[in-house]
Amino acid sequence: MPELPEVETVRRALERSVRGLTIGGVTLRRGDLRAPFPQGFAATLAGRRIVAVDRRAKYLLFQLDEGKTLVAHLGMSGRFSFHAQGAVPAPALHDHVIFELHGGGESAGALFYNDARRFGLMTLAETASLAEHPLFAKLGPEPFSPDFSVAYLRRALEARAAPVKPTLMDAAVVVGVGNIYASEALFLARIDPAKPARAAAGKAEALHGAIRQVLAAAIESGGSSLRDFVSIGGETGYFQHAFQVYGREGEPCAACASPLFRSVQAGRSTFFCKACQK
DNA sequence: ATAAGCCCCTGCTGGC
DNA sequence: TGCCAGCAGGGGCTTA
Repeated sequence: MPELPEVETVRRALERSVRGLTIGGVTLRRGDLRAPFPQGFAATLAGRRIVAVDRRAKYLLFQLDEGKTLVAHLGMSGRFSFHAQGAVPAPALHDHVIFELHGGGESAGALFYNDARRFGLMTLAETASLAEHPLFAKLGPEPFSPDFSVAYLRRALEARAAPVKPTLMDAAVVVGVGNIYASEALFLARIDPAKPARAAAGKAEALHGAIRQVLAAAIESGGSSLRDFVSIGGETGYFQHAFQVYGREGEPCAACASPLFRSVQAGRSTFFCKACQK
């Protein structure tokens, strides 16, 4: 159930657990997740060494030797868990992919991918042309990159008539801002989520800072709550992050104590303070 | 071109 | 206690 902070936390855990290991057998326990696994998926991966684990938007990128990248998206319910040799469990319900890994001595084991809802995705891509891949070609900047500047955000907001909240969630504008952090950032910037994006452009600087602040705080929080992700098999893959507005309908606003509201925008829940956010 | 709606799938919760 | 509607943090596709 990841937004960018959890994906980043998973990435860091994978770097520690599987970087440098070589993929042996790959077991597909079904033919598809959100989309079918590509032809030759397991055969292509067999024998490849994991050189690095990177991230673009909410996609995990397992950089492999020989120029290939394993692209993985967790969807809403996807989880990776690493199990050391000798402690590899029998496959359980919704364990869809199992990567056998071998490397230096004790580091061998198996990486499991579990995804109850199967909104996740795995595919293969050429590392050299990753940016042109259909999944990535139209993505906006990473929120912590220099490309995501105040001026850029202001221009993007000015160009849109849609409400500012779904605009923030549009990956063509900026990647990694999901439903929770869109609400959180708008609260922090004191912007009404229903306000047209172009009308919120005047608060671009505050919003830019708020987006970075909520994401950075969540990464820090996720990093600490997931420190033992690898050794305990991924069962703690949730944030214990204190949200200011998300999921707090009816509770008092942390700033003004008036009750928080819930609305629905583009089919998703929005939480906000009517008094603070204009 | 932008924007809204629909859909994929399973699990959990809350109300009756 | 059981049942069922509604909802869930993503995102791509279709429709207007």
